[in-house]
Amino acid sequence: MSSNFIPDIVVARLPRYLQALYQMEEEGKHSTSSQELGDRIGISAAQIRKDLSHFGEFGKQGTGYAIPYLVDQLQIILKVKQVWDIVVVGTGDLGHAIARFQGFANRGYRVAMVFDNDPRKIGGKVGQFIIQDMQNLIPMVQQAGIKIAMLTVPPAVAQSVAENLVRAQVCAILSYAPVPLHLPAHIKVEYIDPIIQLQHMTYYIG
Amino acid sequence: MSSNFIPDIVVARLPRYLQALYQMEEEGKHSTSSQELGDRIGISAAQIRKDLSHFGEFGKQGTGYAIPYLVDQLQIILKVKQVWDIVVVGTGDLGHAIARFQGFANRGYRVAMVFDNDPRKIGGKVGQFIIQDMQNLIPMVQQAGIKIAMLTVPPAVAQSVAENLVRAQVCAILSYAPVPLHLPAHIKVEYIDPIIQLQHMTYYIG
DNA sequence: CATTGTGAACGGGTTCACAGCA
DNA sequence: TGCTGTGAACCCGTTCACAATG
Repeated sequence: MSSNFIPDIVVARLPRYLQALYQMEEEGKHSTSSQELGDRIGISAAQIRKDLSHFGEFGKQGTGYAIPYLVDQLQIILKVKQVWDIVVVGTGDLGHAIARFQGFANRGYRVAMVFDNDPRKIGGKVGQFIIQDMQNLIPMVQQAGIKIAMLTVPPAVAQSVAENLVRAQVCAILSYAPVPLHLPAHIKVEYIDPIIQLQHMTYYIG
Repeated sequence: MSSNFIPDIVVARLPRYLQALYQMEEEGKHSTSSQELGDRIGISAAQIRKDLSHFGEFGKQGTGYAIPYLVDQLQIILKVKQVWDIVVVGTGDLGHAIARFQGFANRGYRVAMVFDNDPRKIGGKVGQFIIQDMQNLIPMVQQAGIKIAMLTVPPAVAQSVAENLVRAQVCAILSYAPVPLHLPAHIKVEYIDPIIQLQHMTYYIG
């Protein structure tokens, strides 16, 4: 039963389901059950069935889920049957790693442009990309219609760069800068910060 | 009022509070309120007060919180007044970026060792570290008493490398490999996977 | 008077348990 | 028989609202 509003926390779990299903496909499996899938990612079977039920009925009683079909449906739900262009801003070590990362292929994304503001870097290459001047970010990103950005600039400039991305019509930002961004409510922002996660874990050590 | 069990989700927010407080310190601020702190990170003031109340009474009515004191208390709670050694396993682009990352300083962590299994890399340097042979991982990590690992190896070997880390007495693993790890319950595992987060965001785009 | 700490009320996500179906 | 989809029960985290206090 697909209803109107779906809790964000449910949406957040779908990519994990998809990730585990990709893994099963690579292992040559053709079907699975909520139980098996749940064991793999440490989530209860009931949780998975309930989550999926928000979007439709994808399984068969007694049989479970056909993996290719469920993968397909999740790809549609998450809008990753298309390929999204990504702009990477900041070409430090992390920006390099992202620009050269091979794992976006077949997952719905591809890096399309890379920017930096360092004159010594602009015009140089990172992976297959020529580093563009950040001064041209707004027109170039807007022109290209890029909707997703990954941010690997120093924390001191993260907010202002993010604001420029918003001006360029980007609507989702994945930020590696360890500062909270303040942007219009319709912009989706997520953070990757290893220190936050390490501190979370060390609470439990010792 | 500090009680025995504290919800994991509360613990997970503490590093974000600490992060925002560091930022305030850099701005020269000496005190703050639950309201101001909450505005900064997008959390309600009541939530912050309730979270902190699990661990003690750190504020003053009418005044708010003294930033240096609250920082100090959070550092104690999260056990980051000490410096934790980290072992990095895998020296691809991402391993490089982590090994050279300057942001661990003053946050409670420091990279102490770097491993890879590629003979062409072993003995070479990444940042200031000599790349060690993964065959020696268990004795060396155990000998050094390292409790925290960051994992940047290919997904196909992530599970077996993680098991070796557990054998080496590591008890917290921050994995960048896009596969769920199956380890003993007492091991803390967290994941960083940009694809998961991108897919979460693209659900809402369009 | 601003702001904390907190019991109580609330709300929503998770689990339960079972009907239904292959 | 095995497993899904789902309403209902449950549980737990969040918000509310206010007494307490510098």
